[in-house]
Amino acid sequence: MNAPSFSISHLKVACSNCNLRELCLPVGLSLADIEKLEELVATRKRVKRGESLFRAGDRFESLYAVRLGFLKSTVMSSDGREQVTGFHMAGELVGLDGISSETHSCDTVALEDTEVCVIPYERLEEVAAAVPMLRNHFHKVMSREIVREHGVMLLLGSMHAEERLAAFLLNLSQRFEARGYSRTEFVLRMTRAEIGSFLGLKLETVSRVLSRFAQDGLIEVNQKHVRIVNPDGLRAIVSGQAPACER
Amino acid sequence: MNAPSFSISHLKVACSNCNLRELCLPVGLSLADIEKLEELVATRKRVKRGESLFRAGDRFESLYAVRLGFLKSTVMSSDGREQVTGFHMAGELVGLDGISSETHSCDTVALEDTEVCVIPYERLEEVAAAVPMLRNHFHKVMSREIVREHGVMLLLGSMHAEERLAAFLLNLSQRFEARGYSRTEFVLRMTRAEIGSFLGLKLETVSRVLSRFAQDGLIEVNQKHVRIVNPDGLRAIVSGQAPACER
DNA sequence: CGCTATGTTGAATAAGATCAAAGGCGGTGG
DNA sequence: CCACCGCCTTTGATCTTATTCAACATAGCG
Repeated sequence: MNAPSFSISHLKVACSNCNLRELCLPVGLSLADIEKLEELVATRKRVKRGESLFRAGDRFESLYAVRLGFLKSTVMSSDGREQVTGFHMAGELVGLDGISSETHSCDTVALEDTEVCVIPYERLEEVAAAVPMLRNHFHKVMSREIVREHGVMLLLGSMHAEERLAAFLLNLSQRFEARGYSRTEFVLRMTRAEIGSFLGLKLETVSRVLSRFAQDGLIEVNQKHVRIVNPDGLRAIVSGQAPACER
Repeated sequence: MNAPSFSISHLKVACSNCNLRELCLPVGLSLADIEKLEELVATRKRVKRGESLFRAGDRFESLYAVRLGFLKSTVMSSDGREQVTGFHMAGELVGLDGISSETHSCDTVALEDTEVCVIPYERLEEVAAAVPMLRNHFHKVMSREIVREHGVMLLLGSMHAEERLAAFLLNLSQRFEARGYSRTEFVLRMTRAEIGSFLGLKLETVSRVLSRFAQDGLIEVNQKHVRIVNPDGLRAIVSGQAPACER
């Protein structure tokens, strides 16, 4: 449905022609600098649905830029509890967790057939040293990830189930829109359990809240297909202006 | 109590003499490289208890390395809910959130009188480009922050109140130990409400759980003073081996 | 076409929140 | 130096929300 029309016209990696260059690492780079980046990003990798791009404990060697597809990252506690820490879509950079200890600390798994550009980290460090804009942008990407996680902490630490779900749907909506897809209609690539894990809720709660949203005319849900009918209503819920007791 | 004996013998910043150099940015640098870092870190700044180092919306100009003291960072949602995103102690780098948008996205406030080294970011970028070890270490610091936040997400998303508190106490213990203080006895610089905000709990719950831990002989609490009596007991709680129903 | 995954819904339960009251500590100013 | 005030903390009683347990529905896959 929302998958972009698949047409890689050349096998060689070419950031300069990539339709994600405005979202991905090349942002703000000159053509000359993009060429240096292209030398770096030599290979692509396909990950089938259900397979993992890397696992916790794997040696860290590369970052990955999502070209196509959808992934989740999860961390596992010593006693086996799993927490989804994020969902990743085209143009996003994954693997940043591995830099700190040279070992990945989370699992990253494709939720649909996915293709990533492989960015060998050692070479990225070298190129970043020589290309100020790239260095700067790379730092911004890492910082943005920190800020994003602050937002998730706010959500997990101080929001109710309905607020979390509403925020989640609006966030997806906005990210789809930024990629040229519909912001009102999209397919959830993840299961209710995965949404629940990410939001700190049980899958039954996710299902119930989605049903309630649908009943209140905020969204339409049909399995994984979601249509946002009343985005302002969702926004009102996120900002606490419509607590459950008022409806 | 646990404050280090205060003796700054020279006013000039000198990473090479700083007792935090094994925790802070200079980690792994040669003496020559540390000197380059010292040129960069020209000034210090004092922040009195209750004052803020920076606020959300402030223009981002510098990172700060905590030399002495204790701070918290908080994010605020549009409707005024506040979430503590972290507590910072000596040797830790704060302000990383500002890089992404050149504007700080959280407030960082001193919980006791604090002194930080000011690291002008533009100059850090230049020096990092020229000093591979520093660049590498800086990237690791950012990545470590991302990994830390994954841990907090796991805690907020999938742990019970007792598990959260136990994990929190053990984390503080370990950080104090790394700084040469006692790992079994320390002073909480933050209020119960701040602990609660960080852990996604209400202050009453924090208080109750601490009382229960004390009753079970895991810790001794006297206001802000905490003594860890049975760290293995706390670890057992964190790893879910001692759910409330079993005690 | 049947099976397993995933999703929905209901009823009972439990964990933590909320409301309320009282005690203690520290800082300030007389 | 002491008394007072405000903030922080503790503890109890009650209530709400989300979880748990369970049954059933549906869909996609082999």
